[in-house]
Amino acid sequence: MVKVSGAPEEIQLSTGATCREILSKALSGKKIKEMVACRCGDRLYDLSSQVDEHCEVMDPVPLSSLEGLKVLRHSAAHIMAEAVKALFPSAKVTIGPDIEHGFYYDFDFERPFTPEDLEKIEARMSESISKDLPFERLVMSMDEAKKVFLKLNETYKLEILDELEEDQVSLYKHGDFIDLCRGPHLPSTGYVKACKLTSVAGAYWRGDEKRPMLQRIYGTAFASQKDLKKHLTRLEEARKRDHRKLGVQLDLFSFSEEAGPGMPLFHPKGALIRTILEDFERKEHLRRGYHVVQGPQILRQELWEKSGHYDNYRENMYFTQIDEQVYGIKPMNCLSHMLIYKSRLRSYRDLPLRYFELGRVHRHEKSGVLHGLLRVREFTQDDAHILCRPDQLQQEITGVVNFVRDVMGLFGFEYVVEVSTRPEKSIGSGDAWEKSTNALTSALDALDMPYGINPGDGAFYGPKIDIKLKDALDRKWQCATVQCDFTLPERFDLTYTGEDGQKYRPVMLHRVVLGAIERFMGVLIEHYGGAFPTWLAPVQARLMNITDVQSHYIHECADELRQKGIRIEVDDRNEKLGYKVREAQMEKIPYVLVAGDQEVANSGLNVRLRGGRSLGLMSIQEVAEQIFQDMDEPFKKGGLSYRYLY
RNA sequence: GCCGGGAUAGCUCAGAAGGCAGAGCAGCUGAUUCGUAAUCAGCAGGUCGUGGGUUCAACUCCCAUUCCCGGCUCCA
Repeated sequence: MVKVSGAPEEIQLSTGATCREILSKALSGKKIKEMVACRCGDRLYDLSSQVDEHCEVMDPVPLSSLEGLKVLRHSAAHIMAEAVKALFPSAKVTIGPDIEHGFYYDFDFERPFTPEDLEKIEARMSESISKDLPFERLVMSMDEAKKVFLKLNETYKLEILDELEEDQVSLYKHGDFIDLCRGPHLPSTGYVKACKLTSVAGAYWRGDEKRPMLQRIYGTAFASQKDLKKHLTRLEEARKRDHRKLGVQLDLFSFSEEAGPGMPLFHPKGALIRTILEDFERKEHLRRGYHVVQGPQILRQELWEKSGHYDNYRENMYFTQIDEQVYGIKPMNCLSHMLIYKSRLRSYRDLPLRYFELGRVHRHEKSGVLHGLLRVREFTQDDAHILCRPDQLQQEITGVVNFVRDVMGLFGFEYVVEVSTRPEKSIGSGDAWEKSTNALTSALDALDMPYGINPGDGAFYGPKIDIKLKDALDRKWQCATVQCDFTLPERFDLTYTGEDGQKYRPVMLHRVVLGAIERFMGVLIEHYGGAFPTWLAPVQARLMNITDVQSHYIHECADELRQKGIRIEVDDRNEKLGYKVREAQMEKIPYVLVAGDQEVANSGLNVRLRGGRSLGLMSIQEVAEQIFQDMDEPFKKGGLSYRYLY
């Protein structure tokens, strides 16, 4: 007997019955047409598959569900591969999964695919779709499958088969195209109502730099043209939030070919935003028991050799030589912090020591990875190293995670938390790894923060928690991170004297909260679409007159507000009010303050909020209070408190 | 670093069989003194990313190179 979710009665399961047959007993014909697959337990089946006799509950997967959409996209990848093979028979197929917003398929082909090729492929796909070809699942032995792909000369598929351990594998066929695949697939190609190929890109086979570079064709597919259109519109909207675009529009920062790639130049408004962020951070760190420290920008090469950076990180470092002495420009801040620790004897009573530095680092990132402010070669980390006793580790991690959570809440970020565990190439005892990994996960558990595990993705010196934020186009960027380190305290022979007078080794945590100020600003710009909250907005209010008559008055008002610490600009140009308001709106300034004859007569200002809402006439004092209240608002929720005033 | 695609005025973008380089916005000047998303007119603005080559002639064709964009790999 099998229960179909959403159907009233259990259904007799006869041997060999297909999912479709079961569904047809439980659902109406119209309903069945909406279904593209079936879930039994944690496995997905094609509608044409035979139901596993152990299956108790069967969940039909509708096309409208996320899972259904994934099935559709994966099928679209097959349709694309079919089209490519039809048009370019010498291309070899590799893999083609569905991804977050579509799908891709990697091919090995002797020449690059051009945009014109994509058009042809798309047209050939439409043909296949309009024929509504059924997807057939073929189950065969490993040997049979190998014969099939040997005959087709699909060497990559043979390589995949060699690595599989199953006795039987499944192949999927639609039209003349056959592919090794776990499935499931749509009943037929006609379910793909909207499909678009978006780009071609190089991708290493198996993601390995040393293996051949394949050509990846990206595409997206939907069950209706409407959905596709919606997706494309959303994409267009997201592109408008791109921090690189907003950076120019709002005059926040720029890059110069002359200065060098990945070297950001912060213009007055961008620099002011980061000044506020940094000021907030310094104060918040002091409040949480950190010490602000500062180390040199360049340190002797020998020190980098001692720390292991020279062996493990040299390729990413800049060096400079003066008087026969080679110096490494710091890519990380930990060395100085260790030297500060070592500058005197430490007692168990001194710990934990939390050294905080807004440390500017240089890393020679590969040229192809630079990306606006999100990946640069010079950046400032809100870095800290916590040196503590092993018994304090758990508590310190909790403190950091709590800190991160408070700060992310302040900005209203949604984030992904990942715990990375011991990699193959690593140092330290199994016991130490286990203890510190547990310390990381239990801190997250205690704070009720859900997280995923990245097995084997930890640093070679210890496990870590990564907190990732998404940009406008849903790409994930690592910002906050907490990393355990057993190695550096040892390499630098850091010790503290215990209660018993013996020497002990402290444990070290590397951690950042915002990560890199540059990257964080990039993500922040996209998060707010350039409309910064009042506490961060470089210009909080713009004052404007209606005619020259009020010019003197608005300058007086501006002085008064500026004295109170509000960041204000005056627009007294001889332009129509609508023109000036429009500009202020486009610059995303939170407040527009207008003075005409009426306001002068009442010694007040007319207040307009970003977005158009009007608060009417207010006195200067009321305006200031309104702005302060607005500045304080985001901090109230998290129990924090901060104001940047000048 | 690798694969592919780009680079035309400060910005957004047209255009060009190899034959004097175009618009809107921004800028400047003048007029207009205006009530919550664009007042009008005029002016100026370019070695067509950079360096070589082919040619009577190159922004256009060829080679090299820099930077940018989308991915891969790597990472805050």
